[in-house]
Amino acid sequence: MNDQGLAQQEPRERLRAVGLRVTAPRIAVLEWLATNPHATAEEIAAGVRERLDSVSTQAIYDVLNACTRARLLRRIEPAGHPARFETRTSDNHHHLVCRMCHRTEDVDCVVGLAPCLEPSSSAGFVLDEAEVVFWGLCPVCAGRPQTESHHIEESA
Amino acid sequence: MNDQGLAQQEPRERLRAVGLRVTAPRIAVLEWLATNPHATAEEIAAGVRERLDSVSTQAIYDVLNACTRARLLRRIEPAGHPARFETRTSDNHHHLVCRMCHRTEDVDCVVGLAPCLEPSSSAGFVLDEAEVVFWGLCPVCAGRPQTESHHIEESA
DNA sequence: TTCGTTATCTTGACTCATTCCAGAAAACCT
DNA sequence: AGGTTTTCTGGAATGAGTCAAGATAACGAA
Repeated sequence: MNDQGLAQQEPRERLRAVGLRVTAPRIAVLEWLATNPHATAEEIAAGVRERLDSVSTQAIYDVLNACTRARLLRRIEPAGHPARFETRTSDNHHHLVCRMCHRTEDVDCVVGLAPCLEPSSSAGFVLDEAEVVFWGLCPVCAGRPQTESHHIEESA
Repeated sequence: MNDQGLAQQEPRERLRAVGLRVTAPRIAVLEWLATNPHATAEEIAAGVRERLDSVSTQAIYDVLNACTRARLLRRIEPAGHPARFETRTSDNHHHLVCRMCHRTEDVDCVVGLAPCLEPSSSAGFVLDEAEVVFWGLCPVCAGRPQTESHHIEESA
C-alpha cells in the first residue's frame, strides 16, 4: 500500500493550506471524491465508510460544508435532486445533467465562457459566479423507452 | 371588477390549450404569478389564499406541478433554496439570484444565448435546455454589512 | 511529551420543502 | 342531468440537510 502515499499526502496538504485541521474523515472524503466526482453526500458517506469503519452522517456534511466554504470542493445542486460535490477545479466549468438518472458530466464551455459571465443587464447585482447546467438525457437513458415516473413532456 | 375580465380570461384559455381542466386554484395561481414572478410555493399559497378563501397546500403543489409539466410555468430551483415559479416560459432567459436574500431577477442572455446552448462536448447527451444562474448580491444586500448567517467567503 | 485550547465528531432530535395516500368534490363529455 | 376522470382535501410520511450538547481529537505552546 505504498503507492497510496502520494494520493494520501495531497488532501492533507490542501487542508493545511486553507487552515482546516487534518482529520481522517476529511482525508477520506477528499480522496474518495478525487476518483468519484459528482457524488452525493450519501454516496460519499458510503464510499468513505468502506475505508473508515465508522463516520457519522453529520461528519460527512460537516466535512463537505467546511471544504466547500474553504473552496476545496465545489457543490453543484441540480434542481430537485440532492447536492453533488466535486474536487474543486479552479476553472469555471459547467455540467451536463441527465434528467432521468441524474448522471452528471463536466463540460468546458469553450465558446460561451466569457459571454456567459456577462449577462446583458445585471440589474445592479454584484455577481461572483455564473452557473450553467445543460439538461437532457445521457446516452444510456436517451436510448431507453421512458418510464412512467420520468416521462419528459415533449409537447411544444 | 369588470376590468379583471381579460386577465381572468387569459389563464383560462391557456389551461384549455394544454388540456388541463379549468379550476379556481389554477386560475388563481396563474393570475397571481403573472404579477408576482419568481415566487415560492409558500408565497404563492399565501397570495392565492387572499382571493380564494381556502386552498390546500397540496393543491398548490399539484397546480404548480401540472402547469410546469404542461409548460405553462417554469420552475427555477436556486441551489439550497425552495423552488420558484414564473410565467415566462417561451423565451430562454436566465436568472440573477442574490445569495443573501434570494431575490431573483430575469436577464436576457443576449450575447451568450447561442453559445450557451452548445457546450463544447456533449458527451453523447441529448440536451434540451441550458439553465444559467448568475450568483451574487442584489443591490440592497451588496451595500449592507454581512450577517453571520450569510457571510460570503472571500478567501481566494 | 504533555497540556490546554479549540475545532471537529457523535448522537439524536428536528426543520423544511415536497410528496404520497385515500377519499370527497368538482370539471367536462355526451 | 349522469358518468368518468381529474383535481382537491387532510393528514401522514419522506428525504435532505441542519441544530444542539457533549465527547473526542488535532495542534500549538510549554
